[in-house]
Amino acid sequence: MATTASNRYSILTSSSSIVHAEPGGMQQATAYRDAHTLLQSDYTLQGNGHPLSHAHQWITALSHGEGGPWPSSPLNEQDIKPTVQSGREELHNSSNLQHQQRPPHLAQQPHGTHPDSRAWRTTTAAHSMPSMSTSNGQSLIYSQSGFSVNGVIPSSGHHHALRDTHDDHHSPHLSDHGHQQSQHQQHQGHHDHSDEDTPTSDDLEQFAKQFKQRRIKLGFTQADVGLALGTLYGNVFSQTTICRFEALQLSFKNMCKLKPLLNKWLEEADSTSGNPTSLDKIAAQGRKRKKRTSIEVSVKGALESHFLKCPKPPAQEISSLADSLQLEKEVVRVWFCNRRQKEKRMTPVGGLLPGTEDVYGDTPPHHGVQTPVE
DNA sequence: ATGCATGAGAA
DNA sequence: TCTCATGCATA
Repeated sequence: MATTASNRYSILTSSSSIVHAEPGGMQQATAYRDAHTLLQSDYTLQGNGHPLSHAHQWITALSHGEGGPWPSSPLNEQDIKPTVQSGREELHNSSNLQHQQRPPHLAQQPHGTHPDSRAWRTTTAAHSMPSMSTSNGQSLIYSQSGFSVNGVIPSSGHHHALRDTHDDHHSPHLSDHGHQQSQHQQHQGHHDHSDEDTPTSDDLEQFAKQFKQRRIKLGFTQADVGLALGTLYGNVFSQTTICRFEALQLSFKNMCKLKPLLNKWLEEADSTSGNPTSLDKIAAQGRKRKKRTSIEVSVKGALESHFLKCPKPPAQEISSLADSLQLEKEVVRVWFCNRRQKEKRMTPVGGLLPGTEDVYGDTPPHHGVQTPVE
């Protein structure tokens, strides 16, 4: 049974005073959920120690509805295409609220074209490709046609092999360019640049590996790094994120975003290796989050089966499924969301049944590149 | 290291 | 509602 699932989030943390209780360490306390907001601009590493008092999740939730204090996070960078560099980003900026100044290499894309994270192994070729502009004037040159694990991409001939085959994916305009350009473009032979242009999957892989090694050598934990990022650049990340970065369990896009930050940290840590880097600890304030529901293996199996048949079950199906499994609908819904997300990651999802991979039109990127890290 | 969860933004 | 980035809590 689910554990304390029914336990609704009890928000009892009415005391916001505890916040600044930390002795001189309040700067890092800032970026909690705020990191989200600043994330976009963070690439620029403005380094300003935005004095936002750690706005917590719940707090954020309360305010985001009516246009709170924060400028709705301009999540434009979501479309950092590893490929596109040609000018074509101005046609959509209308939707951007106030994107500051992001590095040119992080060219953004019209939201219509799902950036997608599966550009994994396929990035490089993109650069070489002439900006193919469609009649719209929007050149959608992204090469996410698939994570060519071995350099082979399944979606070259078809339209879009990336997203699901349901309904929300492919943009109509780009579905007819019938040819993706990035099929077998392993890498032009460069994979050592630090943070110049858009890294390739190989670059990221390399970097992640190297990063981890150095990190360990320097004696830092993943948590330390995440914290340090906050101290140094104002963007705190959790141990989880650092871990996932090292394990390449983030989307390509996400990896690209984090890489510069981590790279910077590496340099910092490296140069200052020897001095006591004040790594303050920001204690997690009492945020009441729903108790993690523990789904039994048998139930998981059932969910798994359904997922294979239908990775995106309609609400009604989720309801009935939840009912039959004796789970809250929300739990089931989230489970599917997370499951889908996992499939999009580069690393294999683990319990993948053989022969039942891309039933949903998604190609599981399981190529065993992942290093068995320690 | 990973499972379940939250929330902003896009469809 | 979904996706996507991210993280608390836990195995």
